[in-house]
Amino acid sequence: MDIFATLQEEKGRLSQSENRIADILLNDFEFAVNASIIELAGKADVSPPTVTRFCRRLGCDSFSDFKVQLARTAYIGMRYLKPEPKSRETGDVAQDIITKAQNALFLLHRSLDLAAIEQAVERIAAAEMIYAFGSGGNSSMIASELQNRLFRYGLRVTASSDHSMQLMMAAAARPTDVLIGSSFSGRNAELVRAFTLARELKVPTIALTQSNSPVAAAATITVPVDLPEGNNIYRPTSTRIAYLALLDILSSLVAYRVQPQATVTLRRIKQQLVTHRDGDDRQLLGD
Amino acid sequence: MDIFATLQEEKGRLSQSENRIADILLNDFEFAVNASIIELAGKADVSPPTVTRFCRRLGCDSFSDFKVQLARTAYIGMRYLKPEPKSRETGDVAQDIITKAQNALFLLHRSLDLAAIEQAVERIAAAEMIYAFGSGGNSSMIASELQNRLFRYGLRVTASSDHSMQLMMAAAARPTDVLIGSSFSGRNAELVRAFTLARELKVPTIALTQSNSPVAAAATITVPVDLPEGNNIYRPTSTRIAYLALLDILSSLVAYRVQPQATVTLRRIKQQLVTHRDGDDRQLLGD
DNA sequence: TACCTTCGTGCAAATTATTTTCTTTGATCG
DNA sequence: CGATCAAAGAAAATAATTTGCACGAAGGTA
Repeated sequence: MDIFATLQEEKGRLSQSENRIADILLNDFEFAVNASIIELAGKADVSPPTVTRFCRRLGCDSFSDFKVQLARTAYIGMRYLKPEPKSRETGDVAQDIITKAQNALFLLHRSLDLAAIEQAVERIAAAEMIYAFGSGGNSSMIASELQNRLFRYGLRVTASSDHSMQLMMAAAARPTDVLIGSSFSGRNAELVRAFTLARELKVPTIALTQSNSPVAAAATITVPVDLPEGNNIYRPTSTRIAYLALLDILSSLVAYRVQPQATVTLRRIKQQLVTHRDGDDRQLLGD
Repeated sequence: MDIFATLQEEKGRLSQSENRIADILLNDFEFAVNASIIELAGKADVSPPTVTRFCRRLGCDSFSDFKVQLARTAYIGMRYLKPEPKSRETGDVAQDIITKAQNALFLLHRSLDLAAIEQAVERIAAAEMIYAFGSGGNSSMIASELQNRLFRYGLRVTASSDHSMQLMMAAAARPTDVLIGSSFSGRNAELVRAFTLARELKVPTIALTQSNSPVAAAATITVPVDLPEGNNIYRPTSTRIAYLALLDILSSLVAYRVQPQATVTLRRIKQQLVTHRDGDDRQLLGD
């Protein structure tokens, strides 16, 4: 549990003075991590004891404990407040991208809907056949990644980024199968159509998408991914990274669920690689 | 610049007492972030002033500044020292994956070879045709991602995960083209073959791979990615995420390099999407 | 060898920061 | 209109941190 999440929760119950402290944290955060309790109190126009009480309220043992927590969270969490990178120098661009990616992971983690994930995992692990759908570059990568992950555990899975195929596959699917669709925007009309068809046929569907979107509305289970998008059009979206991490989470959990089967299949795949390549078994499963 | 990097650099020049402090940071780091200067001094068997001097030496203003820096870096950087996750509970698995991913990004950032990246960007931006190669699930994703990114900037690019095709394409390539190959393991023999052929034909090659590997040796320019791999076979590798971030860095820099062209192409693609879909132009470029 | 310099170190004092305790203020409610 | 209570500050107490100074060891120089 991080400080900012707690702050969010407590927000309503804070007093005037405490709110002023909270504002400083949120707005002039760099100042806050470096300030002493006296400086912070001064800036917020409150007395030091009030700051101590504020820290305790947020679940910290002391002011210094609070500062440590703050510094930890903030390294990742607050960076997205920063404007665009300073320059187009290689180092700056690199730093910007890494920071944004870390931040996307941070936000994903904070907003994960564990219950939805569990439901999704349940379905996937139990499915007789898995169809992974996604189109348009980003989501099609997610779909094929799903295939790439799940087949290793001995599951039957196919991926498609072709709308017509998706519709036909949805029509061919059975209630014991599952259909997983990814849409970053949540407004992929063709995916909605496939999901709607699946619903008519009682085929369960799982959406990896923005909540409150048409795609989410059409799915049986929605695993929501709500992240702010950057606005630099040259910049590939860091959201992809969050989706990929979500995929990792889903597939790891599925793997645990189907473990005996997975172990056998993985071993067999590894064997293939080792015998057909240079015999070094430290090799990854799939280059 | 983070504390641990500085520590690494100064390591040799530290005195006995200072070394004892450094050891505690490295070994019992959780203690160190939470301890007061007195506790830390006590544990290291030195006097508090020595700790203050140690902090100054590492470039911090004061002990509290030092603690903030420490907390910041460590949140990400030290996590990989932790053993496997506590359980298979959804929340723990999620946290473990997110942490590992963040950590992979952190390590990538720290070890980035900016000069190599610049060379690679130069080549890619100037190439008449770009061939992206990678096989085996992970690297084939990287190859198609490269295509997915670069075509948007109006560059001519094709991706292949098929070894025979890769060889044929390498044979067809010209010295004004460039060939980019990804291999997580660095030991993809077929990729080495394609690179070797390219070298004979004077076609420049860029490897995204482990340094000191056969693939790296065969390439004109190597952008090294050296990350430790986890050993949980069920767990998809977080290295993929680092590769993806590296791709983002490369392609952003390429975009800046070919900017006028890129702007036109991106606009055209966006137009397509908007007119053919629901007219909402906040949509991403590619779902 | 004796002397000097430099560096690392700890001690104690001085300074500064933080927490605790006590008190005031002002709001709410019977 | 008092009683009660929460919020917040003042002052005091405590704790943490830094500074100044002195000592001693290591190494260099006459």
